[in-house]
This record gives sequence, C-alpha cells and structure tokens, in this order.
Amino acid sequence: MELNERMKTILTAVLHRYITTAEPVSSSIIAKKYNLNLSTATIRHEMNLLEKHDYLWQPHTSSGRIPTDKGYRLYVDNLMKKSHLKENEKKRIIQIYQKSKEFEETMRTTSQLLSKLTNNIGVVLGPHILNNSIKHIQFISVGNNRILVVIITNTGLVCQKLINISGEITKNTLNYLSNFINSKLIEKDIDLINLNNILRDELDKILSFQESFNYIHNFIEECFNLRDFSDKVYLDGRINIITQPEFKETNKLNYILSFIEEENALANTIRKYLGFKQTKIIIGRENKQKEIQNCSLVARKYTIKGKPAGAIGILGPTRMDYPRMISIVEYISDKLSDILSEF
Amino acid sequence: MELNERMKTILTAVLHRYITTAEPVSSSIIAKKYNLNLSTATIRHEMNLLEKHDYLWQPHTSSGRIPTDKGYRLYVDNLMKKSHLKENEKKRIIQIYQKSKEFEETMRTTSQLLSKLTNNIGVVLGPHILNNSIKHIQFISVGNNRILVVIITNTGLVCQKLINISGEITKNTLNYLSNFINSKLIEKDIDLINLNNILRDELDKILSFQESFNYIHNFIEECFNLRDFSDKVYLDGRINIITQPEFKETNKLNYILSFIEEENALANTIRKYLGFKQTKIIIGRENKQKEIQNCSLVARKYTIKGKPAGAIGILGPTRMDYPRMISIVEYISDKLSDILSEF
DNA sequence: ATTTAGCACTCTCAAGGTGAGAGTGCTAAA
DNA sequence: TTTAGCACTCTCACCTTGAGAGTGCTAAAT
Repeated sequence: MELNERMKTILTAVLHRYITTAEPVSSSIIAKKYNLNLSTATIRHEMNLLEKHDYLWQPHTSSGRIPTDKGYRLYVDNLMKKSHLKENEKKRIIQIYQKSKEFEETMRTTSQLLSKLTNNIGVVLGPHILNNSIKHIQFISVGNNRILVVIITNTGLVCQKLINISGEITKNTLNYLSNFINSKLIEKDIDLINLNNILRDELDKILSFQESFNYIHNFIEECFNLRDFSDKVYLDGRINIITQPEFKETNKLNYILSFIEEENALANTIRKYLGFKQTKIIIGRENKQKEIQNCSLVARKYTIKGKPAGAIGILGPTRMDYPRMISIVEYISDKLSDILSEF
Repeated sequence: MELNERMKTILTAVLHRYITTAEPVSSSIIAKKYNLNLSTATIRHEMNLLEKHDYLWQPHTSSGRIPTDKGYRLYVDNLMKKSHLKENEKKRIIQIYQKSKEFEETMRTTSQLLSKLTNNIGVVLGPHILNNSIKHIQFISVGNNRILVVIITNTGLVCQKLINISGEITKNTLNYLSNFINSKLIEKDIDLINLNNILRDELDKILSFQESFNYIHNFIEECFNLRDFSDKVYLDGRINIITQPEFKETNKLNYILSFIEEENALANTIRKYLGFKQTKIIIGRENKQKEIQNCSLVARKYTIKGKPAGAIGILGPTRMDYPRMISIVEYISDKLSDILSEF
C-alpha cells in the first residue's frame, strides 16, 4: 500500500525526532515541533495507521512511537533528503589526511576519521593485493623448509606469506628466482595475475639448468595462491557503541562487542559490498549477522586509479543520522580513492 | 608493623574468598568456610585491625570486607602459594601453538591464548627489530622522492618504513645499495646496530663513484633511525572486561575501554617491563595510568635465543586469581620464547 | 590475657504502594 | 474529515517497610 503525502510527512517527522532524541515520539511532540497544522488527535490517528502498516511500533500501549526497520528503509530510500558536508568540514578532512604520508598511516587515519566524525565504529578494508601492481618480490628462507614470501606493491602495501615446501630450495635458486621475477617487474605495471601468467610461460625455459622442476613449480604455484593474501582491516571507535543509549543493557552490548572484537567479522560483512557502485546501507535485521541486527551499516567501496580496491564503512545503532552518515562515508571514500591513486 | 600469623591467615582467607566471589567477605563466611577454629567475633576483631592497617576496607559500615591494593600487594608478595598449570593444560597450549606455523600467526595465537585462559585482556608486544638479526633489506621507490624500506628479520618479522628524501636517488643506486647491504647479510647474523656500523665504515669507499654523498648518507642515516620502527601489538579479549562484575557501571567501563581502544597505550605500559627478569605484577593504583587503576597487570618478557625480545601480559580487574594468572603468563612466555627461538 | 556470646546498631536491598505524568484510542461534535 | 474531550494504560520516580547481613562493643568465660 502506498502511503499518502501526509503520512509520509508524519513518518519523516517521527524518524527525524527519534534519530535526534533516541526517545519514543509522541503525537504532541510532532504537533509542537513540526508545523504540520494538525491536531495531536489527527497525528495519533495517522500514527496508528502507520503502526498497522509496520512502519512504527510502540514499546508499550501508552508510549510514543519508534520506527521499525521497515520505517527506516522507507526513510532511507524515499523520504530523507541527501545531506552534504560543509566546506570547512571537508577542509578539515583534507588537512588531516595531509598529515599522513604513508600507506598504513593513511588507512589508520581513514578509520579514525570515520569513527570520530560519525561517532560510530569506523572500519576500513585494506586494498587486496589483487588490485595493486607489484613492485618487488622477495623470497627469504627461514629454515625448516619454510620460505617467507614478501611482496611489495606500488601503493606501498607490503604482503607476506609463509610457504612450506616439500623439499629443499637452495639460497642461490631463491635469489635466482627473486631476481628473475623482479627483472620482469621493473619494466611496467604488472599485477599478480599477469605476473603469474608470465611466469608460467617463461619459467620452464629459465629453469632448465636448475634443480628439480616440481619443487619450484609447486612453490611458485603456492606463492600466487591468492586466497592466502588476506587484506588488512583497520577498526576504530569500538567505544562509541557503548555510549549509545540503546545499548545500555550490557547483554545487548556484549553481543555486539563480541562480534566486533574479531576484526575479520566486520571486514567480511563489508567485503561483500566491494562490487557495488553505490553506497550500501544495511538496516537492522536486513543484516544476516544476528549480533548486529540492532545496528545499521553504511558501506562503500573505494578505488585506486578507477579500479575498485577496497571498502570502508561505519557501523552504528539503527537509529543513526543516515543523511549525514552517508555523506561522510561518501566523501571519505572519494578522498581515500584520490590519495591512494596518487601513491 | 608486621602482621602476626593469624592475621595473615585471615587476610589470605579474605583475599581468596573475595577473588572467587567478587563480594564483600564477612566474618561468618570466613568462620564457616575456612577452618580456623575461631569465632566470628574474633575474626571480626582481627579484620578490624587489618582494616586499621589498610589491608582491608568496607564499602559501608555493616558490610563485609574487601582487600585494598595494599592487601593485594602483601598477598602477591608474601601470602599466596605459587600455582602450576596442570599437565593437560600445558599439553593443550602446546597443541594450539603447533597449529600456527608463521610468525604473525604465532603472535596472534599468543594473545588469544592469554585472553582465553585468563578470561582477561591478553596483550603481546611483538619483538622489536633491534632484537632480531637482519635477513634482507629492500628499498623501493614509491614516487615523489619517497622510498619504502622493508626489512625482513630471521624470525620472519617484516618491518617497513617510508622515508622522504630531499633529492633524487636513482633506481640503480637503490638497487646497488640493496645489493651491497644484502651481500653483507648473507654471511652471518647481523643485527641492525651492527649493520649500521659496518655501513658507516664501508659506504664511503663503495659510493665514491656514485652520485652525491649527502643524499645517500642522509637516507641511510634515516633508514636506521630505530625509533621509527614500531613493534607490533597484538590485543585480544577486550570483551572479557565487560563481563566482570566490578565494571557493571558503564562509566568505569568506558574509562577502561577508552584506554584499551588504543593498542599502543597498553603496549607502552608493558614495554617498560621488557628489561625485568621476573614476572612483573602491577596492582591497581600502583599503575600510573589512571584509566586502569581498578585493574592489575601481569607482564613478563619473552626471549629469542636467550636475548630479551618482547613482552606479554594480561590486564584484568584487581580482583584476579594471581597465582593462576602468573602461572599462565609465565608458561606462555616460556613457550613463546622457545617457538620464536626455533624460527 | 584471650576468646567469645550476646546485643544494639547500621546499612542494604528487594518488595510493595502511590501518584504524577505522558501518552494513547475512541467517540461525539464541529 | 478533523478535533476536543475523556477514560484508560503504562511508566517512573519516590517512599516506606521489614528482613537480613554484618558490624563493634562489652562483659563474661576460659
């Protein structure tokens, strides 16, 4: 059923009021604060209908109304007005970014900016190595047939993984391999998949005079097994969730915090939205993780030189200032894209 | 004033009881649960004296007693019996460690073990690069006169830092430098300070036919400026603090969590104890950080091949099972030392 | 000199009662 | 269709109350 204009106006008012005060909204408050030129009785009547259609609910019979997830969804999709950051806010963000010169620092700054500006939890999913071009690769034998592979990308991302090999590879061979691969990298931008292809073609020829093929091939194979390269997660503002009035009951808090303790849980949730062009908003129970079904998530990808690289997001109570949250996430993801593209 | 034996016995009983129940301890509970063959009146009398000497206090006139920091201190130093982990507990720890093959994973496992076993916050301070010998060094130009320095140590620790240089250093020179330094590293174990000395002596000769000295020297200088290499921090079990009965009041909780949010705050506290031979126990207000003056810290260094490398610790409410906490921290730091020495 | 029984006293805490206040739904009149 | 009016519901802060836990002190017992 389509809501009429007046119902939409009232619903918007209730949402606005609830988002700012965190308290059930009564008909009289709406009549007083929002100039709708309607009596409380009329507003009550409409609210009653909105409740019947599941946009609002009441904690108890004689209390004001609170939006449902469905109410928030309608608000986010149709009712709210898009907001924009003020110029001086934008300036301050840029200033803060200018202080951080280095990749890691930039990512940390991003998560801090997100959490400080939104007063919620800020999360940044580092760019996956797949989305970077490779600058240097180094194999280090660390004993017991284990080799540490360190890959450095153009953005300054340093990835590492440890590989167990079934036999021995001499230091000379390792050096030889490193040098060979690095010589390929000097020429131009090569990403991990490209590199893998090049190696597959050329390695046979090159290695003919070296020791046993299988070892080397298995090693290189595992070396470029992309799944093992995990993207880094930067999380900030866990405390913010505690001060939110809706999470005063410690057991609710517990539940959320146990989810957040493990950085990867939130990261995995956000990773899904890497492919989306637009800002993704997940409201309350729309989220599959039951631990955060009292929360909403605003997530957006960022790019490096136009290519999707990672994602950022904020997590807060369902009752959040969506227009502002969205404008912050969008502005920061744009800036981050710019900065990383310049690295 | 020296306490007599009976007072010590009673104080020990109160501590034991309070640590297990988290509730003020009454004279009758002591009389009933601990076979001291004393009437409640006598126990009350002694408790009264203990309170006068600041080992105990009462939340209000008609309540049981709670140990003071001074009481805990006496307990830790003189009264408690050292505890040992059970054989099957030790076995499980070793089993869990065997699953993690890699440096990073080992460190993460350690912080998890600490937090899970103690039900408190577990913190691990990664080994500082100073305490490792260097395996490989790599310079990567990342544009805009910035060079990424990546150093890989024998334990598999990968350190990086970004250096701004005042002029240009060509890729050839960078490669030349990397190669020169790495050639020094192949021969034997060299730590960062050694390496720095060697370079200072030899670099002049080597570089005579290369471009401008100052650039290179400044660069190398900054490269080995040790302060910039921060040791990594692994933190686990932040939630545990929430479930502790003493932190039910959210403002206390806030206070502690704001301290813990920032990994480095706790790391810096623990770093101090890297030089200590024995397990260090800091009780309540003995701690200088006022945010954690309701907490106690049990910290101990770990070693790599006998040399102090980093530190581990646990943070929990002052009311903690000290003998057990100590035995866990000590056993895990020993195991970690063993594992890292083998890497 | 110690120890303890006895007792008056203190404080907390849970339970129950109360009334103000906020808010609603319904109805009948505008 | 809107609204004034009203009965009704529920919460919440506040008070009272009594049970219970615990203490300190004192005088008697050991």
